Amino acid sequence: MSGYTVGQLARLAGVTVRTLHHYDEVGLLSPGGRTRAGYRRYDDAELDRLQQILFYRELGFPLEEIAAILDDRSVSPTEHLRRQRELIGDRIRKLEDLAAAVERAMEARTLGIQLTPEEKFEVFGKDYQENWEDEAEQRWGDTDAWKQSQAKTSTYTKADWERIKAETDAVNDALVAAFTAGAAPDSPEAMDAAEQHRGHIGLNFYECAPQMHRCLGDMYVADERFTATYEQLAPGLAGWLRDAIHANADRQEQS
Amino acid sequence: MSGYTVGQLARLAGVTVRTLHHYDEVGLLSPGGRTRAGYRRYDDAELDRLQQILFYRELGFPLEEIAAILDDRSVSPTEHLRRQRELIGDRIRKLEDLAAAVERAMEARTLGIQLTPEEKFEVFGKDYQENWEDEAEQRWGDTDAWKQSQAKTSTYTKADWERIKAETDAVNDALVAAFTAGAAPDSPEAMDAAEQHRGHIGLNFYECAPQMHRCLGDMYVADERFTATYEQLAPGLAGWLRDAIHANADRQEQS
DNA sequence: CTCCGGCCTCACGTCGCGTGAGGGTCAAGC
DNA sequence: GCTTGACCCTCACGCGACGTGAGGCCGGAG
Repeated sequence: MSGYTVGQLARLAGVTVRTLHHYDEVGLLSPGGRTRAGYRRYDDAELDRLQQILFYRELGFPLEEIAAILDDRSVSPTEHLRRQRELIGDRIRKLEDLAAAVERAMEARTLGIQLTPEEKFEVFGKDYQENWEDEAEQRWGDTDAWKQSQAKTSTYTKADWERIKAETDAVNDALVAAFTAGAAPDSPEAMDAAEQHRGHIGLNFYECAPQMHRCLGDMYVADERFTATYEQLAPGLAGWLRDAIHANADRQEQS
Repeated sequence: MSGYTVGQLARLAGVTVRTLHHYDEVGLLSPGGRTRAGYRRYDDAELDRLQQILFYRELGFPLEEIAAILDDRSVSPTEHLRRQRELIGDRIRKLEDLAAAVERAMEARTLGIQLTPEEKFEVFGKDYQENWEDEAEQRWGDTDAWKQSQAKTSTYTKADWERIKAETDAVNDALVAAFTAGAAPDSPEAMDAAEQHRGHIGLNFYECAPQMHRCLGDMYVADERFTATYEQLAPGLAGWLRDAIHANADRQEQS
């Protein structure tokens, strides 16, 4: 029968032996039994329980409360999982608010605006999940403002469009050719194709220094929408292109 | 000249008086001065510092480390904000991993599948906050943005992508809302939405300075593959977004 | 039979405060 | 001028969730 010693379980779960001892002491997680020598023996049930414990701990619950939650027999395991998901969602939402506050702070900083003391701290004030409903109302309330659409046309004409499309296709063809030929991302052909790509952008859209080109390359693998377009041309192309762009950027900067 | 007593500052920041006393004791946040009677007097500088402290504390940093971080004069306030955003992103990512693990557990449960012990705990293994100094050095020591992005995106999981997709949707919703409401590209709403878009990229992919953002905006109208995604959301959105991005970039640089 | 790694039980230390105890301060109202 | 009540001060001990040894007992490999 599978059983674990403290050390084994600790390693598995990424906690210390002392932590397991502590959980035993406070009755949060007692071993299923002991060997004659007094060694703690944990088995699968305890392993599962420990997993649950760590979930709730990660979410900041005190051990005593965790014990209460887990020992509540009226809550099914599935229900636990649902709860955990919700709690994680709450926590993420709070962090996103924090991120938004940081964003505001940056904005205020670059604009030289002074935030009021209240504004500076309001994000810390919201305790856990108090006003979910108010927030939702506020968020959806704005929806009323969705009224009419009025399109502003792009500054590009259809002719420009056609030309750019043709050029883009040509550049992409070159990329695909080099890629499918098995050229390494740091091979001359790959770097040349990347440079062509850079030139295409610089010619048609905006100045694209190697450094900026790198960012673009990263975005091709990082932003799924863009990744998709390249992966459609050839599976693996997005990552390869990024590497090629980087190699080329390095080369360009060597001078 | 505005000054706060402990109680006032405590109420503002949503912490207890004792906490402020403690921060004074350990030298993390000392009042600007004292009254004759020995009352602590805090002013705006301390208020700002407290805000920073709470940010880092929220992210789980020990007080001593927070002091070290904040007292590092080689880090500009703007840099702090960037770091904080990074850290929040990390934290969110970790929680998403947790959520994914919960998801897997639910799935396994309904399917009656047994997960291996390793699978059960692997999500707890990554000590996201492990070693600030080393990581910070690795992450920010090299100013090249691409290394960040590479390190960041290579660790993305499916859950991350789901989150990013959700975030992207939210950002796009905001854009569509402003656009269909008839807001001009250089209206505050449009620029705010554009800034949100920029923040989204910065949080998830790589640092996206206004100049870089301009490039992206141009590409949205210039490259049909990317244009399509926006035109699908609302006809005319791509061009409008480009203009909004430019207007916002101009605004951001005005300082 | 002896190592060496792992296990055991105390038991004290740490971090970030909470929670009084005992006492001074200050603006308001009687 | 005096009281009242809210607020401030400084100790100082307590607590949760472990960390960190100290000192000693298994158990399998050589």
